[in-house]
Amino acid sequence: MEPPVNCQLCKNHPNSVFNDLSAESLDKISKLKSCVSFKKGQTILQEGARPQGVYCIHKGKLKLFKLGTEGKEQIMRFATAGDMVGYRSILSDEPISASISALDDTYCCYIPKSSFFQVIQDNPKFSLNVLKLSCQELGEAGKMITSLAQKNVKERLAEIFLILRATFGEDEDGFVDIKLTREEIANMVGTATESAIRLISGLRAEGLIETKGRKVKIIDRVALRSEALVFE
Amino acid sequence: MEPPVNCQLCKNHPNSVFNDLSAESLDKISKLKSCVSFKKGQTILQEGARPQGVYCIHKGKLKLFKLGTEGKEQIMRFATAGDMVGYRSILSDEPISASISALDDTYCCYIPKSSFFQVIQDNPKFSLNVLKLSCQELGEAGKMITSLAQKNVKERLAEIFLILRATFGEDEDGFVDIKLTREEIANMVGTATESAIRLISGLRAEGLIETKGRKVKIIDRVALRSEALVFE
DNA sequence: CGATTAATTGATACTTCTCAAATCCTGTGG
DNA sequence: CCACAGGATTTGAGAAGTATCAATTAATCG
Repeated sequence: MEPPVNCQLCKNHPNSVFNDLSAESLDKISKLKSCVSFKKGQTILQEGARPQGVYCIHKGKLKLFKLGTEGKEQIMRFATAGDMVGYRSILSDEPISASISALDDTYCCYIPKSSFFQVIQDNPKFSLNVLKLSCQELGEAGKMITSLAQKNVKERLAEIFLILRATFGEDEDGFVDIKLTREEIANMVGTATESAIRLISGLRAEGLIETKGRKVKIIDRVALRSEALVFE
Repeated sequence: MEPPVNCQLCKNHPNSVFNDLSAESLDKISKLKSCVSFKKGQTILQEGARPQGVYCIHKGKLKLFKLGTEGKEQIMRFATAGDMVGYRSILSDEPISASISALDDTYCCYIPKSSFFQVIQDNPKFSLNVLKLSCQELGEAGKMITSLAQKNVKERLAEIFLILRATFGEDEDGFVDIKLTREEIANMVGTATESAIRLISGLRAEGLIETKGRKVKIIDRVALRSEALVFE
């Protein structure tokens, strides 16, 4: 499923940060962008690199992670169809703060830096949208910081399952529509793989979730929210 | 030390995000802004509120924190002269994600939301600066997440002292120019107050830092960086 | 269908938290 | 300026939470 040549025809368009662009600007982007595809597991960018453009995901899923002590991954967030990655580095003029790799076979549109800046300058509304996006992500990061600092591993694990469901939705069988290894789950939660496994078993035993290989189904959302100390 | 009536005369101007504004826009802001002062310890905004403008600090220090489980504070960051707070909420159109209180007697300029948006729209360069600022903060937040997830308490504590020195500088005696209670330090590091105290004693015993009441002096910066696992 | 990687479980060690008690310090009122 | 009350800091002991290492079983991919 290659992305269309023109961004106006893109099915992700309504959900993306590009949705307020004028037809004219979209045409401009369409002409300047290129398409790139990544195989499952492939690295798109390495932490510390200087990306020369932003990627807009057309199909597939990416994970963004930092390498911490002893090469352990800390997964910062995921990105899926319609999401844009790489913009933080470009706009702050800093090296990229997280590595990006593909969880699935993924197609992206690649918009070179110069075109991206041009569109920002020509479209105050788009500029404001990007600003809004980065501020929202800043809010999410803040929540993550508080969780890591104050919740225990089981609470964070429960929280992550809720976040995953909100991010990726459910498949036809009611499972959260993402496959992650236990290690990746641990790397989101910020714990050891074995600890994550034990606590997943715990949540399963309590009937809050069900698992089938690398798929997770949320059985008792209310109890899971309570376990995660989510009150909103 | 009240802020000047006109922003062009503000001593913080060169370091602030406003530094690229045209004289004309600065005049406009100067006319629309108002001055507010806060006593030490006073709360400026509460988490969940909807600020109606942004604050630019003229003098003093603020702390931004979220309340986690059982009312425990998680300090997200500090802000000092020249820094702007409240913009994240306004730009993302979300409730404010952290409470803000004054660590010192503080003077701020208050720029109403509408004026702030107007200046953003009139000044692409300023808009880009704000964008850059939020992306930089996003990078900082990412580092904090990795630290919390992967470093132990002693490593994070060492890191915090380095961050404090970089943020607040040193006074005439070489102490980091900020007074924080042990509890506040613990609330930055994400640990119990008693744990922070024990580890501070440890760093002191190892000769990496010196303390005098609520002031801290960094004695062996290199060793402290190594303790904090900071490599850059 | 192997070979390799992932998941699970157990045992143990280490880190961190909590509670309690003692001492110290700071800001305030006289 | 000094004494004092109340909060802050410090230390100890024990409990709880997590990590680590090792061994086994299960799942996945070519």
